[in-house]
Amino acid sequence: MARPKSDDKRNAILDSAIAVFARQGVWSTPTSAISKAAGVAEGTLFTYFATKDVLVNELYRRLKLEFADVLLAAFPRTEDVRSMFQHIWQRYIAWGVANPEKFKVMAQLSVSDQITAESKAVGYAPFTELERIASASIEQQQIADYPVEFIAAMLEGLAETTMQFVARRNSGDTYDYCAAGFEIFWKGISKS
Amino acid sequence: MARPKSDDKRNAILDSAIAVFARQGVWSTPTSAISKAAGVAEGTLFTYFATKDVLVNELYRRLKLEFADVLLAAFPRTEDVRSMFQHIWQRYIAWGVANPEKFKVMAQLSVSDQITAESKAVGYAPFTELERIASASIEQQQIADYPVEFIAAMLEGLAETTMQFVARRNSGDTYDYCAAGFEIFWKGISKS
Amino acid sequence: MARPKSDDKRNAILDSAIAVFARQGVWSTPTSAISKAAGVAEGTLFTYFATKDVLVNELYRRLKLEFADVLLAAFPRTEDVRSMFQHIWQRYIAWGVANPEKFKVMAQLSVSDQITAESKAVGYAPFTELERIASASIEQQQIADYPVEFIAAMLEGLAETTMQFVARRNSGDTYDYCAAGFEIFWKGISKS
Amino acid sequence: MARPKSDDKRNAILDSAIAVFARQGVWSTPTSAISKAAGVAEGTLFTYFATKDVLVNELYRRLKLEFADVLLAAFPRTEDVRSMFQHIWQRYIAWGVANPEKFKVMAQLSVSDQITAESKAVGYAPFTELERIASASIEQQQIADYPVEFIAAMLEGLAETTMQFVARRNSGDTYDYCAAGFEIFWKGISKS
DNA sequence: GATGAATGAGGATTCATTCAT
DNA sequence: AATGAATGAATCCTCATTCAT
Repeated sequence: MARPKSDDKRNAILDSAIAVFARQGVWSTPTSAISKAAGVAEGTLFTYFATKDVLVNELYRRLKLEFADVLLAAFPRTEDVRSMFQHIWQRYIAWGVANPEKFKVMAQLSVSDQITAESKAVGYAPFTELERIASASIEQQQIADYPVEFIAAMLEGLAETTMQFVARRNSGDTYDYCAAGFEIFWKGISKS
Repeated sequence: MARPKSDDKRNAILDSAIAVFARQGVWSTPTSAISKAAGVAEGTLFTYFATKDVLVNELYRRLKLEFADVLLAAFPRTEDVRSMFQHIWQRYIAWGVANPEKFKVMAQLSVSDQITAESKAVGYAPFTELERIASASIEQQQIADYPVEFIAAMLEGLAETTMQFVARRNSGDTYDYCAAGFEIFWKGISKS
Repeated sequence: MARPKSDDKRNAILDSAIAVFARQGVWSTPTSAISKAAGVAEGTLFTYFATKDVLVNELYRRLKLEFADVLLAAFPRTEDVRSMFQHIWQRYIAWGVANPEKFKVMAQLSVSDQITAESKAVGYAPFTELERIASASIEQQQIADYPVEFIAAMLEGLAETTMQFVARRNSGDTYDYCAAGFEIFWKGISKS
Repeated sequence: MARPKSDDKRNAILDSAIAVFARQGVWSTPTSAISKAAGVAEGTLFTYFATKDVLVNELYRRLKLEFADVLLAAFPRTEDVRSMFQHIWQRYIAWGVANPEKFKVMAQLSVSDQITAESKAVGYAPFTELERIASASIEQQQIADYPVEFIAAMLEGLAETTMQFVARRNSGDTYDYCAAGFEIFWKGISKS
C-alpha cells in the first residue's frame, strides 16, 4: 500500500474544525475553511471523512470522549460519595474553562440535528460508566433517592452553568463560583 | 393606502419558521421552506424580514419574550420566596413540555453566532425584572447568600434539564421529575 | 374620469431616472430607486410607463429631442455655412458641459440593446432636419464633397470628444478646447 | 499537483463573454449564459473570475490591450508623421470592422460604471505609449500646435465614427469612408 | 494518497410587474 | 389614479463532493 492515511492529518483536520467552528459557528463554516486551516487540500478532507456529516459526528464523539476521559481520570473510587462528585465537578469546570472553544462547539453540536442517535449513544457511554460507579457507591450512602441519570443530568446542567460564570468572570470578580456551585449541588442532592 | 403589512402574515412566517426549524434544524432549512410553510411567496418573507439573520433574531426575541411572559404571569409577589420560585419552576417545565418545538428552536438559537448581542440583551430584559423581584424579596429571607444572577442561572440550568426528563418520559415512567427537580433546587438554595 | 395622469409626475419620474441612472448606471438601478427618487410609489411608475424598457426608450427619445432642440434653437439659416456649423458646435459643447448627467445617461443608452430601432429613428429625426438644412446650404458652397450624414457623424464624434475635454478640464487648464476642436473640424471639412 | 487552471478555459470564458455580451448586451446576460457558451459549469466561471465584475473588468482590459497591440504592431517609427497617423487610422478601422462584437462590447464597457479606475488606467497605458511616440516625432514637424492627448482623442472619436460607417455600409455603397475619414482628420490636424 | 479544479444543485436575495385596497 | 405589499422567476454566488492529474 502507498502512503497510509496519516493520523496527524486526521487530527489536524479535527483540531482545525474545532477552532474554525468556534469562531464562525458550525453551520456557517464550509469544509474548505477547515481544510485550509488544517493545511491540507480541500479534497484531502474527504479521504479522511466521507462527508461533512461524518466529520461533524466524529468530532462530537471525540469531544465527548475526551471530556469523559478528563472527568474519569484518577477517579477516586475508594473515597466517599461527596469526594467522587466533587472530583467530577471540579474537572468539569476546569476543562470547560481551559477549553472554551471545544466547549462552545460541543454545545452547538449537542442541539444539532446532524448528530446521529448512535453518536449520542457513543458519546454518552463513558458517562453511563460513571453512572454505574456512582450508582454502586450511592446505594448504601447518604444520597437522596433520585434516579441516577437524573442526578447525573442535574450535575451536568449545574456544572455547565457554573462553568459559564467562571469563564465569563472578569478581572474584578473574584467570587468562587466553582465552590458555590458545588455547594448548591451537594445540598440539593444529599440526604437532608 | 395600499394593502397594509399584515401582522397575520408576519406571525404566520414566524410560526412556520418555528415548526420547520424544529424539524430540520435552524441552519439547514432554506428560507423557501419557511415561506412555503407559511403559505406566502418566497419574496414576501423578505418584505417582512430583510434577511434571514433578521428573521432569526426576531424569532429569538419573540420566543424569549413569550417565555418570560409565561413565567411572570400571575407572579405571586406577595407570597413567600419558596412559592415564588416554585411558581417559576412549574411554569418553566409546563411551557417547555407544552411547546417542545419552541423549546428546541430556542436552544439552537441560544448557542448560535447569528444572534446579536442586542437580541440577547432584549431577550434577557424580562428576566432581570424577575431577578429584581426575587432579589428584593430575598434579602431579609431564608435564601443562602449567592449572587442573584447565579441563582437564576442555576434555576434555569436545572429546570431545563428537568424539563427534558419530563418531556422524554415514556408511558411506563410515572416518576414526578418536576417535583423532584424543584426539591433539589430548593434544598440547594435555601438556608441550611 | 377620475384624476388624470399628471405630467408633473411623469416628468418627475423621467428626471429622477436621469439623476439616479447617472449615479449608479442604467442597468444596475432598479425601478424602485427611480420611483423613490421621484417621490412616487413603486406601482405608480408603471401607470406612466408600462415597462422599464418603455421608460428607458422614452427617456432616450426625450434626451435626444431636448438636445436637438438646443442645437436647432436660433439656428442661423441665413448666415454662411461656417456660422451654421459653429452654432451647432458651440451649443453641443455648452449643453454637454451644463448637463453632465444627461450626457452620461445618453451615452449609456446609445450603446444599449434595449433601445429600439424606432426610438433611434425618432431620436435622430431632428438631426436629419439639421442635415437637410445643412445639405441645402452646402451645395453651392465651400464644403468638400463628403456624404452629409458622414459629415454630421464626424461633427458628433469630434464634438463629443471635445466636450469631454472641456468638462474634465481642471482649474489650472485654461486651454480653449472648444475653439480648438472646431478649428480642427472646420479645417477637415472645408474646401482646401 | 491537481488539474492546473487552464488558460484555454479562461480564454473560452472570456471569448464566450464577448460573443454573448454582443448579442444580448453586457448587463442583461447572466453569468450562466457565459458559462454555458463556454462549455463549462456555472461554478467553474467563478474559479477563474471571483465575481461578474471581475470578469467584466478583465474583459475590458483584454480588449483594450489587444486593440492597442494591433495599433502598435509594425508601427512605422521612422517614417513621416502622416504615415504614422495613417498607420494607426487604418488599423483602427480594420480591427473594428473585423471584430464588430469586440468593438460593441468595448463600447458598452467603456461607458459602464462597473469598470474601475484602475482598469481604465491599465487599458489606457499603451495609448500613452502611442502618444509619446507621436508626440516626440511631432515636435519639429508639420502638425498644428494642439495638446497631444487632444489630438489622440480626436483621432479616436473620428476613427470610431468612420468605422461604424464602414461596418454599416451595405452592398450598394462603395464609398471609401476609411480614406475620406483620414483625409478629414489629416486636414484638420496638419499645419495649414 | 494528495491536490485543487470542476461540477451543479441549492440558497439567499433582488426586482419588474401585478393587484388588492 | 395612487399606493405599496405580493409575487416568483431570475440571478449571482456558495459549497459539498467528485475526479483528473
